[in-house]
Amino acid sequence: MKHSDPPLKETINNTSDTNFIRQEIEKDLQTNRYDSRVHTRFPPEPSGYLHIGHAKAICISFGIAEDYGGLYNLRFDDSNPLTEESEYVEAIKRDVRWLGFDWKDREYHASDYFETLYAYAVNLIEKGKAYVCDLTPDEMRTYRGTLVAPGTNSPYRDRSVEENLVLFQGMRDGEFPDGSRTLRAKIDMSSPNLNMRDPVMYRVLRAHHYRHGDNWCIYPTYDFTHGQSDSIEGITHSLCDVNFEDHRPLYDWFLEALEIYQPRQIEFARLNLTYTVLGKRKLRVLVEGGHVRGWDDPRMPTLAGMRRRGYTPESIRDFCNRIGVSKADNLIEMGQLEYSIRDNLNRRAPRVMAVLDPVKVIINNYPEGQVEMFDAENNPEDENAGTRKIPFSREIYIEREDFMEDPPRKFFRLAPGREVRLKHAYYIQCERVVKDENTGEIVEIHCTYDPETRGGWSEDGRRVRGTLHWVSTEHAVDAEVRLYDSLFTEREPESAAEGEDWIQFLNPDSLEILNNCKVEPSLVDAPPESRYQFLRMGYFCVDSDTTSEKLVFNRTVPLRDSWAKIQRGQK
RNA sequence: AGGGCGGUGGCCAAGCGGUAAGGCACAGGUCUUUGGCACCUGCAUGCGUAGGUUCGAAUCCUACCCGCCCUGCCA
Repeated sequence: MKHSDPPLKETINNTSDTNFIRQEIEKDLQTNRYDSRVHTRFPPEPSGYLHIGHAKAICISFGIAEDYGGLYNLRFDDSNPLTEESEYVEAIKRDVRWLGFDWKDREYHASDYFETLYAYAVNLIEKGKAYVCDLTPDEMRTYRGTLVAPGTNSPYRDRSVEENLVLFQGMRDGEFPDGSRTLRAKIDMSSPNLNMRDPVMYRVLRAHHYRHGDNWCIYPTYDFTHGQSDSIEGITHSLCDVNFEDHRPLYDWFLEALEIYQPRQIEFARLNLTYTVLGKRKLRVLVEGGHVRGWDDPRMPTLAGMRRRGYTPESIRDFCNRIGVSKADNLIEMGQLEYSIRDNLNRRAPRVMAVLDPVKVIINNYPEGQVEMFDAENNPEDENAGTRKIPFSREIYIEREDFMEDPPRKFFRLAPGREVRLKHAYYIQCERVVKDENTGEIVEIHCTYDPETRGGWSEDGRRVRGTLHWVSTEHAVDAEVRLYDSLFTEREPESAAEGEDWIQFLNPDSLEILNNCKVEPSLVDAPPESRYQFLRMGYFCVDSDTTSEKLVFNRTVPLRDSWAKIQRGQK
């Protein structure tokens, strides 16, 4: 029988083509419910920076629109002037663009619909479906009832249409103090769904809106803004997180009462990640409490932080595709994210040599003053990546952890009498070590090299188990390297036991700064955000703190380390 | 406790009455001038629990258990 090649394995590594939202959309497409259109939107409130959870939402909404040949809008949900700022609008646009999505000219602001929304409100008043209420916030809470007890009708519920019209106009005209009156939808105070117990549509609030200044002193609530904004923009599928499931009946009620075009809201589970917190309020606490350096601190799960850390937009989109979409609560392991960034960087990051914790190696039989230039491949995963020259000389630095005086089993690196390969250079053998008289710390390792192994090969078939990275001392460039560990020590910091504060689970060792690192000279002018693989050490990204005086790198993620695993097993 | 939504291997997630996809993680192994990458192998007689319907159930029915969300004039 003829030998045949193994069958090609179909590698489908995501489930984005089969999630329940897509199934619903396909049904709508088949029944022609929305005229065969698919039009989605991503509606952030400009009150903070986008995080990886938003990336999931963006990938779902925009990704679906792209895949079905539809359109997607970027809409700022800015109906609360108290929390919103232009700075955030710009940051959000930067991050969405960075992720690789282009909303073209479809940038909208819910606040631009304020006039229309006001007219909608008047329309509901005229239909007898909305009324001005004078209850105070406390009273309103009491009248609302509880989860198990029905509410009570407001004493202002039966005001006449005429009176409501006059009062609502008065609200807009600034005749009433903040918080003194609201416009409410007249629905059902005994509904088991609390959102339907005459929800507030408008509040009196004298606050400066970042976009409309002091033009308004009444502002519509989320519930009276969102569905109508979707309707106005011709959205077909309004995708949001499960938090809004209970709001869907209200979303539908307003659109039906208004008798305007009605999109469909579909909810999915929001993302949770181990060893971090997601959610704007909490991230804000970290920033304002000084627990991190800012929204773009490389430890933050914000897109700005991840960008600075060295994450690529491709890796984030890959991650979002891999985790799938469902309605079940989830807690995705960091390892999943790390897999996506390693996979992406493996293919695109140029390899360079950098010694983070240097110890000097002197090659005694190498001619003093001699310098050789070796060719080093830039990326074994990319044949088009080419090569670069790296200088070699009599004195080099190697990683301190790559030498052990008394090596355990399976240690393949340098040790007394042992021979190892210096990547791209020569085989060297350790002859002796010099220690500091006082501390006992190794300060020099003396070796000899084999001139017959130039480039790292030998003709005699001799095998060496270890290959070390190195940097020539006289050519080395100094650098600062920042290593990151998880922001929290708990897998699920937000599930802090009662009475405990999640902030106490912050990892005191989430940042480690290495000041004495030596990198190969090709990196002198590496620009911020450029990414590299430091051979055998991990993926690193030039930080924006870099100056012409000092290079600063962030470790994006370490390489997988099976030696560390062996060591753990030996203990 | 009223309502809503969920419960498939350590973490995600397909499955839509015909006999448990895939990914991450993990464990072995091959290869290797990165202890990286790649490649190979293994990893749920089981789908919250208990009954029932059926030739056949993760999929249908009944009851129960567990988890999350909802009592802002936030979104």
